[in-house]
Amino acid sequence: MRRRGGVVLVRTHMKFWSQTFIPTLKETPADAEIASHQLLLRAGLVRKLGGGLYTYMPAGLRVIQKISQICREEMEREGGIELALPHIHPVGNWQQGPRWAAAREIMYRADSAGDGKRPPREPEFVLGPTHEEVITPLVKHEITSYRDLPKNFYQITTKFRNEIRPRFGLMRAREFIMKDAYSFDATDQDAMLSYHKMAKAYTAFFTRCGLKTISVEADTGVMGGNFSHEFMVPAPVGDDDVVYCEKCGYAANRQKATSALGAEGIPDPGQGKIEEFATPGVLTIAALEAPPYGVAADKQFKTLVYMGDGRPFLVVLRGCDDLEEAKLGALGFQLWRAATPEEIEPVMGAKPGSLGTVKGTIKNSGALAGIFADDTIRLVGHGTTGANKDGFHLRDVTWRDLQISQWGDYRRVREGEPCPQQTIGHSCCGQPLKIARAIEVGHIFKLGTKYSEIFGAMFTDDKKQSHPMVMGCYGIGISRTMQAVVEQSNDADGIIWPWSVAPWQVLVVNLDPQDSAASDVANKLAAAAEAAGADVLVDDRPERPGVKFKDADLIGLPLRLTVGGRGLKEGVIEMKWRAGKEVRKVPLADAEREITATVRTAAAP
RNA sequence: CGGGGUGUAGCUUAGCCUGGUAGAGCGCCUGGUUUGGGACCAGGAGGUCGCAGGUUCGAAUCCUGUCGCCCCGACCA
Repeated sequence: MRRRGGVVLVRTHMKFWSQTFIPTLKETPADAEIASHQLLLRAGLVRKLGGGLYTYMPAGLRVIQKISQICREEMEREGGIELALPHIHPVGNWQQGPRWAAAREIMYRADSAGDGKRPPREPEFVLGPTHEEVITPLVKHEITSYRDLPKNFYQITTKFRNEIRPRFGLMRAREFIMKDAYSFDATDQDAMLSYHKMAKAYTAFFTRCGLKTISVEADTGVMGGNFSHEFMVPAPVGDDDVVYCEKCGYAANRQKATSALGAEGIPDPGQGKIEEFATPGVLTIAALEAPPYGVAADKQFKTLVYMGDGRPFLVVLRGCDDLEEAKLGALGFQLWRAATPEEIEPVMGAKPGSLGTVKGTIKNSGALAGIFADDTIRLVGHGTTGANKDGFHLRDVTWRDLQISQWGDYRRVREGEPCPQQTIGHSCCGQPLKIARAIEVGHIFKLGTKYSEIFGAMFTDDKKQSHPMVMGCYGIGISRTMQAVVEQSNDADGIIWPWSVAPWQVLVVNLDPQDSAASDVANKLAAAAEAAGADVLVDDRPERPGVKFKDADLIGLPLRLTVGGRGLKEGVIEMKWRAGKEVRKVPLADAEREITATVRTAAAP
């Protein structure tokens, strides 16, 4: 019994409010700050156990199940094959994989809690934060021939991540529900096809959930891989920044975004005269901007010291720019972090505040793993930088005077910079870029052969040659999607569920549940709505009308039917959309037919 | 992990500065009156003031430590 628009979980039976459990709250819980988090709690959809740990209450679980089912349908449509991988992983799988060092910190150990006497050892088991390290060995054993490719396996399961900072309810949780999929292809071309199929499935999925998303170029992060796109829901409470161009459609995650700033046509400044001058107590860009020095931030070379896999390296930016740390991922280090003053001084010869990379001034440049200069420092021309001598700077320095091992893009893009998009006939689009906050609800990666090579997931082609499979991986935050829908669809009174993911689609408010005539009408209308294909909740609680209407608005079911003594005297019931204002009186005689037609129309895609 | 906040009844909170019997609203229980947008009256139950030390005749209040939670940042679906 498939239905269009919505999905079928199990054969539906109308639910009576008094016989399920929807604990609504009149007041806003103190530890929820954003609208969606407050509404999830107030509407009785979730309850908190601890930071980033939530119970899905009966109504919330129904939403999760509906979103999951829509996801399942769209995955199957694009060839996905559902399975379920273990949550507990032998740590060896991760140690063998490419990102144990970087990922272990966010992973929960899952071995015995111990006898309390011995100190903790290395874990034997970990809880799965994602599953590349498990699916790839599985496929290695099970698939060996090109005849069995391509394959795309997916699952919808709980993931465990020791988030540095859980926040906003389900938005970033320690335990959350995710759909993850892994594609295996014989060729790069086929892998691109798999990638595009997933992009298509994602677009269809989010559209069906009633979410407006945009897809943006993204950083591949700890995942590695060739390239990736994120699916973002624009929202002020999101914790990602999307950089986009209104003219050409360029859109990228801030970690990945670039601009055309300093891209071309900058004259060679030649070498500077380089004069040392005293700057006692000047430790910041701002202090050097101030009188008596008056050096504008964009005329300063800023030198940052980082540690990459235990060795120091330098990044050179304009004084006015910020480093985009994620871009350091391109440098090839497994782990990197800002260096401490104690680590800096022996290498540079000075404390932070007087650092620079002018040739010959670095005390121990042999210790450095590299000096990485951002392309835009060419814009400085003749500028100022630290002398690697506490309390001294150098002026009239150009990039030609600096020691540099590699150029690249390391800076954070700012709003208003020119769009970098390449278009035919023009070197770049050039329109001012905009930046907006967004919630990341999905992410697709083309992984390449990184995992298949490490785990030996090989196949034999039709010429008896052995090759690593080309992989892709694809995630959707199911529980996060639920909250994103609420965040995007609510008003002062409560949630406004889209038809497709509403826990129930029709709410029959029986204002006089003690009255058998009213109850008969209410139950008949509910049965009609259900027969037409809706999930129906009947509010049969012995509450005052005000309470029932307030709760109805709060839990936000799309269509409300009201049955009460006042209407019945006139011979009418009332029909109202949660999203609208109009209350329509429907004569009793027409009610069942009207409801059937209305539900069928709403359920159509 | 760095910065900022906060912890008093199931929920929202007052009291803390200036130490002296812990208060309110919502919710809950009993009875009554109400009955189309979070009713009203009367009565009632419910708190070792996050925890542990300390100062003091006396600590929710002052001090120290610790834990939880919330927000900003780096990271993620």
